[in-house]
Formats: sequence, C-alpha cells, structure tokens
Amino acid sequence: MTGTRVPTPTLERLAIYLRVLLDAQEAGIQTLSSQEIEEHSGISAAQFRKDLSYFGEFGKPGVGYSVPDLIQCIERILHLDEEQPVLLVGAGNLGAALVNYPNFKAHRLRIAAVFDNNYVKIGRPFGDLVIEDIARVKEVNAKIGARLAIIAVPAHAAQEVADMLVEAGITGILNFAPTVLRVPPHVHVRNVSILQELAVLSYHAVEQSVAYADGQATRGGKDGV
Amino acid sequence: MTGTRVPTPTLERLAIYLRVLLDAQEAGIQTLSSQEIEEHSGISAAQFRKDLSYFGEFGKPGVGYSVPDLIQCIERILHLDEEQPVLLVGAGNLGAALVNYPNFKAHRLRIAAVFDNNYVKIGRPFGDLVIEDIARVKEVNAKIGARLAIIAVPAHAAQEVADMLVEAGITGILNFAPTVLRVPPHVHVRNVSILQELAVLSYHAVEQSVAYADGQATRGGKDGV
DNA sequence: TAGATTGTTAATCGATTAACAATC
DNA sequence: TAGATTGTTAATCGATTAACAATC
Repeated sequence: MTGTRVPTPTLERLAIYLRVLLDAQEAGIQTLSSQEIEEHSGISAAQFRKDLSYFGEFGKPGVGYSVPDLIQCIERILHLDEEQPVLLVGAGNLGAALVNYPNFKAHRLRIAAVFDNNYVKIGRPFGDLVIEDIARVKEVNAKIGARLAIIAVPAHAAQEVADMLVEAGITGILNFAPTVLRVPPHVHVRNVSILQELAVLSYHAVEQSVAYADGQATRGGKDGV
Repeated sequence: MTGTRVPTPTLERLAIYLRVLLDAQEAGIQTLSSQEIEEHSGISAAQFRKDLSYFGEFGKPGVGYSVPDLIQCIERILHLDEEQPVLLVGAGNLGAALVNYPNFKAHRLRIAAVFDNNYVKIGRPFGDLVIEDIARVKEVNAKIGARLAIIAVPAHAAQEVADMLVEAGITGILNFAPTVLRVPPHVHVRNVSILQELAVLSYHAVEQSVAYADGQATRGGKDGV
C-alpha cells in the first residue's frame, strides 16, 4: 500500500491506538484483537484494520496483534521511536502548562527550548529550561535541530513567530493562537482552538438540553472519542 | 434546510468565520463577500456559502454579507449571543492557563467556577475565583446552571470527573485528559489531545524533511487552517 | 440596466463500513 | 483440524467542490 496518501483521520487515530496499546502494555496484556481495540478506543474494529493497512500487515489471523510489536510499529510510523525535540514559543501561562506537561515523555517528545520576546522574561528559568530570546531561535535551533514547534503566544504575534520558526527549519507547527497562519507548503500546521471546541459544544449542549426537555433526547449518539 | 443534521465540520468552521468577522468588525469593515471570507479564513467561498445554507440565508446577491448582522447570526446559532458559564475542573498548570485565558470574553464564555480534589488547593484563590471541592460540583452547579465544562485533570481521574459533571447537569465536555471518556448519549465530548496533534505533525514533519532532502518537496500542500 | 454575488443543485471526491476469502 | 481473526475489496455514506439560475 506504499504510495497511497495516508488520510489525516487515520494518522489521528494512530495516536489513539498507541495510547490504548501503551495502557494495555502497562496492564501486562500481550495480545489484542481489533475487536478489543474497538472496546478500548471507541473506534470500530474495521476502521482500525483499515487504518493499519496503509502501513503494512501487523496482525496474525486468528490471534490478533502483539501489543509490544504494534507499539513499536506505530511509534516508528509516527517517528516517535526516538526522542523528538520540540521548540516552545511563549513563556506565559499556557507555556508553563506545556513545559510541565508530564505526558510528553511517554511519547518521546521533549521541549528542548523555550522562547519569548519579553526582555523581562528572557534569561529566567522556566521549568528545567531558561527562557531564550525568540530573535535567536534560528541560531539556537541550528544546534537542536528540532522540526516541531509549539506556538503559545497571543494571536497578534503568532504570524511573526511562525515566520521565524519556518526560517529556523521547523516543518511542523502546533498553533494555540486563534489565528490562521500562512506558511510555505512544506510546513504543516495544526491548530488547537479552545474557543472553537467550546463553540461546537455550546451549539450541541444547548440544542441537546432543549431536545431533552421536550422528551426528544437523541439515542445512540456516539460517545466521545 | 431545518431538520437536516448539521455536519460537525460545518460547526467547526462556523467558529472560524466568527473570528474572521470579529476581526473585520474591529477593522471597521461593514461588508464581506464569500470570496473575501475565503481569503481571510483559508476556507473556500463555496464551502462558506454551503455551511451557512444549513441555517438560512444571510447574504445579499451582488453585495455580500453584512459583518455585524452575520456576527449576530452565527453567535445566535452557536448560543454565544449571551453569556455562557463554564465549569473548570483541575486547578493545575493547565487550569491556571485557562482561567487566565483572555479570549473567552469576546465569545461570551466565562469560567464560572473551578474545582479540584486536592484538599491543599481547595479554598485557595485561583484567578478571580476560589477553588472548590469537586465533590460539591452538583450542588454548586445547581446555582450556576452551566451546561459546559472543561476537564483539565490527569488521565486517571478524568472518567470519575466526567461522571460527576454529567450528574451535575453538564451536557458538553471539553476534555484535555488523554483518555476516552464514556458518557451518556445526550452528553457531547470533544477532546483536545496535544500528544495526538504532535504525533500527526511528527509523521509529516519528518516525512516532509526527507522528501525535501531528496528534492521531492510536495507542492500545493494546503496552508494551515 | 449590467455586474456581482448569492443560495442551491448536481457531480465529485474521499472516508467509513460491511463482508468475506485467506490464514494462523 | 475447527474456530477465530486478519487484510482487503466492494458498497455505502457523507462531505466538498463546481456550476449556475436567481437576485440584489
């Protein structure tokens, strides 16, 4: 199946499978069937098998999937099989939450440097790191060689930061600022928009309450995944 | 078009349009065409018109869309036309970032209470609020009447928190914990998974770099949206 | 009116689901 | 071997795109 473009939803689910598998490994489980993956992930067994088929054959008919083997395969696919440095820009509240985020380690992601443009903050400690001047990001990343970066600055500064990151060799940006970034075609951006998420929930939450009050609650809605 | 289910991608884009419109209003722009919306949002004009068509007719042929009118319409659709209280569970680093998040106000979202289960934290100030005992969430929300809540606790505690929130009348949950929540069908969950986002970027970032090094850089990849 | 732009329909595209032969 | 479960193909479903008549 090499050559086919992998759908983005497939990649997103891969990360979910990986989490389920790591939990299973923690619990000492050796083997899981696609049906069992469905029970733990909420993603259908057929979808799981289809997703994996983009990358190869990983299971044994009649048996299922070896938990440690599949973990290794997915990690390799996602390039999480060796430590991946990540730049963080923005030493505010969100940056502090990220730099202390305990779950990165299990995925071999490591915040390797923190940047800000505030001269009061530059030079101060931040988690295990020291805040550096965003103006020096290219120079600093020449040593680190990170491809991934997180933007956690106010919206009005995000585009300028993105430009500097691209200049510094970053090819994947996780953007927390509520703004559309313009980047060259070889750079991927994923946006985390808390307001957008809440807006979607707001639409449903109130709709649902009304339906509920009318005794018209929907059935069989999918649980959160 | 009433009666048709609105696709989730449409709702997600609605929040993006709203942001573009608010920016335009800020800049004193009175009218925008779908083409201009495309330029600012990265979402195609056809898609924009199709999205709005689920809710009614909002534009004038030959003219475009009134910025203030459309803002009002989208706000009404998303139930952001009047203040919406939101419960926050988890008074850690992420909770601190959220409680101080400046952008909620423009969308009429307000964190109305913060909860934790740590007795050392309960009673302490947190932003403008005082941390309350999660065990009292039902009691507290009986007064607030929030339908939306944010879970910002470690993964191992998230399901228990979700159960309590549902019990307290919450119908929309924004979940930051890396775990699949099980909730009744009338409750909507949206997950923000930083690890998942970085995993997807990791896949692409390294792929792209390799392609780049080989002189096979992809063309026309979509810019971040 | 003539030009511009909408709202909607039909065509295209892509992702999900179901079913089953292959195989451990 | 018999039972279970995979990987894949074909059918279904849903979302996006393109085109255009309606209309300001």
